[in-house]
Amino acid sequence: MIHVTLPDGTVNEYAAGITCAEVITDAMGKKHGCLAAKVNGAEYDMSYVLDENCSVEGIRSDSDEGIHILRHSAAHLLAQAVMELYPGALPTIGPAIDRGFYYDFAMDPIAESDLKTIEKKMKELARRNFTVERVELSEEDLREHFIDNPYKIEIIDDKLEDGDGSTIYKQGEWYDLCLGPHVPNTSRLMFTKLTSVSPAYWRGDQDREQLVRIYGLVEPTKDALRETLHRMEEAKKRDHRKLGKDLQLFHIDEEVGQGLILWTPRGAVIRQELQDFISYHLRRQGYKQVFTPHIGKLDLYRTSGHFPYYQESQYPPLVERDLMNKLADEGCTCGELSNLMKTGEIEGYMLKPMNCPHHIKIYASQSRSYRNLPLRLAEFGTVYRWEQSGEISGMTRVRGFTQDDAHLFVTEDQIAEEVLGCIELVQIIFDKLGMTDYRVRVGLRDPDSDKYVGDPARWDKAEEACRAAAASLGVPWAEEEGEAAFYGPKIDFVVKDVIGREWQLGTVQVDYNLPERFDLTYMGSDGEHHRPVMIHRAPFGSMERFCGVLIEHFAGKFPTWLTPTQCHIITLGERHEAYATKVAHALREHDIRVEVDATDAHIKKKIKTYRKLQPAYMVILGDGEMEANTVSLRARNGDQVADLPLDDFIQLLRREIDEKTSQPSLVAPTE
RNA sequence: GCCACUGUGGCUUAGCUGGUAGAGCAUCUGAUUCGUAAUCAGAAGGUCGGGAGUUCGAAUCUCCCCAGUGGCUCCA
Repeated sequence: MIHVTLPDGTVNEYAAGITCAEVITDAMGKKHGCLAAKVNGAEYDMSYVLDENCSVEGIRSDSDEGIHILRHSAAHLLAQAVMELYPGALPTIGPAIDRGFYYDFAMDPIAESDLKTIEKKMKELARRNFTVERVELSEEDLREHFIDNPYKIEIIDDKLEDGDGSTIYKQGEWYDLCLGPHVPNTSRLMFTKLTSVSPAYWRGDQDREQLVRIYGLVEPTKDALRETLHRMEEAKKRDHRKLGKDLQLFHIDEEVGQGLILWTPRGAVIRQELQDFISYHLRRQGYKQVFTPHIGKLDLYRTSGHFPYYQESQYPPLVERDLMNKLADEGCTCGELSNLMKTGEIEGYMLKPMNCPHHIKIYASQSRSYRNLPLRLAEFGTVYRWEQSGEISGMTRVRGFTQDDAHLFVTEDQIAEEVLGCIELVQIIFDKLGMTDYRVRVGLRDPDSDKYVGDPARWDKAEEACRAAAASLGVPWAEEEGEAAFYGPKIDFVVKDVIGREWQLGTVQVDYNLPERFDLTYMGSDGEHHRPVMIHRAPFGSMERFCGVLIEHFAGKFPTWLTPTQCHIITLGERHEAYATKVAHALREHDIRVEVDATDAHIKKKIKTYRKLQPAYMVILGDGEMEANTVSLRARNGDQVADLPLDDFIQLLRREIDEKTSQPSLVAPTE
């Protein structure tokens, strides 16, 4: 007999050899809703046999662990289906991921339209309710089982110690190399949906085979699946690329170029408001505003180390006219020019890929003393990077963007305090915008790598400063080794977009490298020259990416202070035009952004038209308002307030804007 | 950069196996003056992402290029 401890603390006695499934059914009844079990805290299949005293806890399909197992099992089912439909395909790996699962196959590319067939096959296999069986095999047997699949053999070679066996999971005739655990049978996998297909490289290595990756979703119930799909649909509606068009915030033009944002008037308002907002806080924190040009000589980037290295991620240099002429006279080919660029043997200018070198030159333009430090130079600096064409997306990944950049030149003793100041700034901004759903990543050096420059003792100190700063934020943060820049540790603020992709926004980086390369110094109190440390920081990351994320965050419904049109005035008839003009004028006098439609179109039509642009308020003017010098308001959700005296309205609205209230709130919700 | 898919007037979109494009919204004109999510009528607007080819004839087939979407790689 063995003693099994259940989650509620009770201890039951069973005959040795009992399975997890039997224990859980005994404890929770037949409808236990569990897919697998935890035995002494470790995950096992339901069929796992208990021989000793232990604790057992069921893993329900609606728990995090349960969903993970469900997804992983669905990946197996997918592989089984693909193998039946495409006998020549080779399965490689298929893990559960955040939003579902995928499986990579070595096979000829398939089209999205083929997913339906595969999905149907999966349903059929699920319905046939195969038992999912765990089989332990010796290394020899394993190799025999996967003799036709070099990918599995490679995994065996890499992951298993010589002589060690492992397990396979079988369902019907099909089996896969896997540690498990899995669902007990395939009928648990009825509610799946294949979402997309795309290539992936074997082991994420660009130089290796390209595989076909199929993504899918799985949920424990039909309702849960429907809900998930619905949520995804809703999320799509908030996509900044769609809303950017609907709300007329920005435009990307083929003829201008890929990844180059044209900020239209309405989008420019948002950007400008954000810029003003951050500038205000910068001044309070003692930053000095600077402006620098968009290009710099190649020599500048030779010193910084960006040229000729990293050329492939920059726009090509602007070559000097003399050189061009000379090369043309000599009959130089483009290939030869390209070679010269590679070796760096040309003169010319480069579109700046970052602002630091320019700011460094401002630092170096005077002799500095410790009394001047920290020197904080801020600029909304536009930079250009040659991102790979396939990476470019909306406003979140572009080729030209404006960083809310600043560089702090500090003494070593000032690092901790200044890093803290930087992330406080990030937090002020995020708080004001109600962006609470972000994570903080402290990038530390990889102790096993030698790519990092600088003295290890200084690194320790800087890393500690970053850690302490992150800890003081009061939000979740995680250290990640190997995530540091080669020149210093950093703190990143990462948010997710509507489709779950993560984007790095704000960043604070400590840099020992550039001060060295540019031979920056300051005079210390000891009369000696010392090397300053630089802190790079950009609380938004870039205006483009930040606005993109912000559009999705607010689903286009911006707070009054940010929204492009704060009031859209609508008249009931032509005779109200003069009053509309008067109201618009009064509002503009108070620096409130107003649009007016005084045409004779029906009010229903006007409302329908302008609500798409999500003004904070629609201001409706008719006979009553005109006579009493009042306004009637319509909120975004359709709620209304009638006959608000114009002066009161202006005062209230002005206050709402000045206080940067999170959402328009002058219209009380109606019952 | 890689693979699949997509690309029709400002927006959304019809156009089956090839015979030189239909519609709705928006725009403009006229009528209507009507209190909160589509008033009526008319007009104008596209050669079908760009180029080349096949064909008597291509938005529809082929090739190349450009751009977008999804994902991979990348993001110093």
